[in-house]
Amino acid sequence: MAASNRCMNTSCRAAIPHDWTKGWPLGSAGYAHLCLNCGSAYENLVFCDTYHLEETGWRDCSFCGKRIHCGCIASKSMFECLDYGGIGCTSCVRRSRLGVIRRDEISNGFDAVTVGTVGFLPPTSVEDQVVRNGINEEKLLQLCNIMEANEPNHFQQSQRVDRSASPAQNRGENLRSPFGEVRSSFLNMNKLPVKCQPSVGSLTYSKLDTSRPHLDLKDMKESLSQPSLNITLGVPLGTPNFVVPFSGSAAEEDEKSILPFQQGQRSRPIFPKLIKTGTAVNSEARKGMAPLVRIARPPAEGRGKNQLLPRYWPRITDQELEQLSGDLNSTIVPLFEKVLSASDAGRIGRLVLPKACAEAYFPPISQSEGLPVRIQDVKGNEWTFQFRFWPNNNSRMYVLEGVTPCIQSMQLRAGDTVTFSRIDPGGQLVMGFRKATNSTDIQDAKIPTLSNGSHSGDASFSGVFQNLPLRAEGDTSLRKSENSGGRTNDASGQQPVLTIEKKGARNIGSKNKRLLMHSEDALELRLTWEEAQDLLRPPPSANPTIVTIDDHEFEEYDEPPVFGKRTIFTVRPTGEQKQWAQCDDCSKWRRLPVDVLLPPKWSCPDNVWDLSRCTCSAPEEISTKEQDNLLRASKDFKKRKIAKSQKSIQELEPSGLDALASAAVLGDTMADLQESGTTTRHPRHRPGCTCIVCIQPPSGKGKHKSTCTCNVCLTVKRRFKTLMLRKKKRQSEREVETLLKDRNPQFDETGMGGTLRGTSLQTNYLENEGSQSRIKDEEAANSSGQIDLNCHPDREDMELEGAGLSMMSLVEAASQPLDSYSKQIGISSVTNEQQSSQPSSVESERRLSEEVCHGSGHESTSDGCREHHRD
DNA sequence: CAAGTGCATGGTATT
DNA sequence: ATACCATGCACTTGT
Repeated sequence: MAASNRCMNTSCRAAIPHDWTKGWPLGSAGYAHLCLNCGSAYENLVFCDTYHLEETGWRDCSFCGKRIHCGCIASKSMFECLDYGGIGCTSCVRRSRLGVIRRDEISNGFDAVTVGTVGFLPPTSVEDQVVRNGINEEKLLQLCNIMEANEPNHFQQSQRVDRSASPAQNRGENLRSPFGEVRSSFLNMNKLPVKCQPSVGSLTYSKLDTSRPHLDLKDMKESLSQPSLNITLGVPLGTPNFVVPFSGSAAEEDEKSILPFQQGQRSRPIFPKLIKTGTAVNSEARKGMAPLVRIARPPAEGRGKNQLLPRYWPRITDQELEQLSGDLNSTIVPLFEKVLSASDAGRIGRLVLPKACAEAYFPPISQSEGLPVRIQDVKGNEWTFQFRFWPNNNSRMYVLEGVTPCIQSMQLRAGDTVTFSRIDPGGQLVMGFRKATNSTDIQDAKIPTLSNGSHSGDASFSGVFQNLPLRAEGDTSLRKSENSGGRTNDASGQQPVLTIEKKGARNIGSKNKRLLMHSEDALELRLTWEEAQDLLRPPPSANPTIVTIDDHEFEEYDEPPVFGKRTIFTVRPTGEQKQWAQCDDCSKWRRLPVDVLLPPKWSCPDNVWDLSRCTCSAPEEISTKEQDNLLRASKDFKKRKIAKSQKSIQELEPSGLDALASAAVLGDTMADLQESGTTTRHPRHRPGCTCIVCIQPPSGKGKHKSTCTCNVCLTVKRRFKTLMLRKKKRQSEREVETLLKDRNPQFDETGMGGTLRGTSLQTNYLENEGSQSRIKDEEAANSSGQIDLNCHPDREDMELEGAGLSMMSLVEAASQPLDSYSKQIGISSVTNEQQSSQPSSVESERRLSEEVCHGSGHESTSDGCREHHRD
């Protein structure tokens, strides 16, 4: 197993050499994911996150003194479980438990080697201490009593008991063991400590059952290699415990004739959290408490070869439980859940099922066509989906087809979660759902993830940014919203209360890292970014330094730009432009000169352009209706802008929406798409911009000297060097080519030569293709006296650093014919009449490209050229 | 032309 | 390195 994970405890970060799927062979402890360094148990952390326990922190392990950090220490769910007083880290606790196992099993004739597969940690004296502890013996007996009362002989019976038990009985059981429902959930596994009940955390040990047949080595290994037994995950004090016997799947019902222990052998020792719907009765007792979210390891049954990934572990609230089953005597077995992807929730009507889940909980299918499966929803509707698979990479990809009506009926969208449960007895599959909440984790929150579902439009950019949580919200809210999500969309048909927050941050799921963004969202986002660009203003205390480079003046500011107040521009039919701004205080619209840039805060008294309206008491110039028109006009303007941009994008980069979105998120400006023209005004850069203007130190007034080493000058020099060296390189290549041609006239006409040449030229072209446009741009910019400052100085060929050419000499050289320059810098071999007569390097580029195109018969090259020339 | 279907591909998580 | 799975895309079928 690779140590691929690190402890999430920031103070620890130790490698956790475990398998996240299978975890440690910690059947007893149930903490599949332990950091042996700090004792953090991640299954519990998940649980704690869900319960949002208020206290987290550090304690010292009573056994080893190691510092323990766990989010659920407040609940003492992990460590105050042995009544020893104090806290024990999971490592020690686990060791102590394993010690019991070892002892028990050895005493029962189990092969010590078998036990050794579990006891990966050597027993310590602590173990003996634990084993000798009378409390354990007592609890052992207690457990045994409970077990025997409910499942006198074997597991199968326990199942029946559980299923047939009246709610009252169940409650009684729960009451009898309020802090530690102990149930032998698996044949022979009752030899293991089966539960660490979080509320009080009493560790209880089962009594040895010598009357039962022993498992063979293989079975035992398999059993013990499973990470989780029936651990009740975080049931707070006073809440009913889950009853967790084994529950066979519908398919396995047929196997009841099999001896119980055989079934046990076949079973996998992760057990379903059979949840008596009777627990709903007890929900009264929780009035006033936040609803429970139960995270249960799903039943590992059926044909599933793989353990479910934690992200598919079902979380279920009591309300959902109540929803799922109206029959108090039935038992809900949460199987798994899945966050809907865009394609799941889309119109295709295919819901991709996690492979492990499909194989574990759905009927076996051998044909790709699969089988129809009937699944009930929370409203009681029964849906029939086609459960099938596609071959995929020597594997299978399972899908439920025809889910669209169901998804629509539940008003589900990408990011929402569907849960699959089973009602026992009967094995009826039930499909529940949970609407996405705004309590995305911080990772999600960092990215304005928009759903691209049908509702994408409602996730407006502003919504996203205004409402994105800047930090992860408390899990209390998570719990509440999750619950409310479940409730507001329940069978009552209540419309979900869509808060802005809800729109703003959809939980797309941890697996889905792709930026789901509808094209319009992307445009909206980009345009909004551009708008933001438009709002950038010089810093308030701006006193720009004017820097002149190549006859162009640049304003330099010491401070980064700030966002100015948003204004609206209107254009009258006469062509007259107006700018309107809204007063921060009275919200009245005031007309401003078109070229005015407002500071972030602006109110009527700042209206120096219209003294008759420089107070908030002054009436507005326009009526309410006109205001509406104003806003509408602004919207129209924006729409046109979007349309225009869309067109531009289609022309420029047909499939670049993702890049566009990314660029928008990252803040890349697309100067060529910007509505406003290019400008040399420096403040049109975002804060933190690392462009050459923004990073340069404030320099003196006036022109830069030729010896100036400021970033601007250095970059200009560097670019010039790059340009010249590229020319040199190209010319050398042409020279070689000419030489070859001269030596072998049929070179470009016959097989090998032609191929070679074609390849060479193609390579040459391709090599230069990317740079050509850039060079062209640069050259064009140079020729028109403009310098592109929006690039990072490091982007250019750094190997040219230190070439020792002065800027002035480069500028001079640039104005010379190329061959003169070449001679000057020592390129003596470049003697091409075309080159010498080239009026400009742009022309040189073009000719070179043409030559390449015509010289090579390669299709793609020609195409490339055509495209290039079209550009 | 739209919708449906089946497979392929590539990103990401897990081993 | 591998498996999973979200989604793209080509092809087929339906309207």
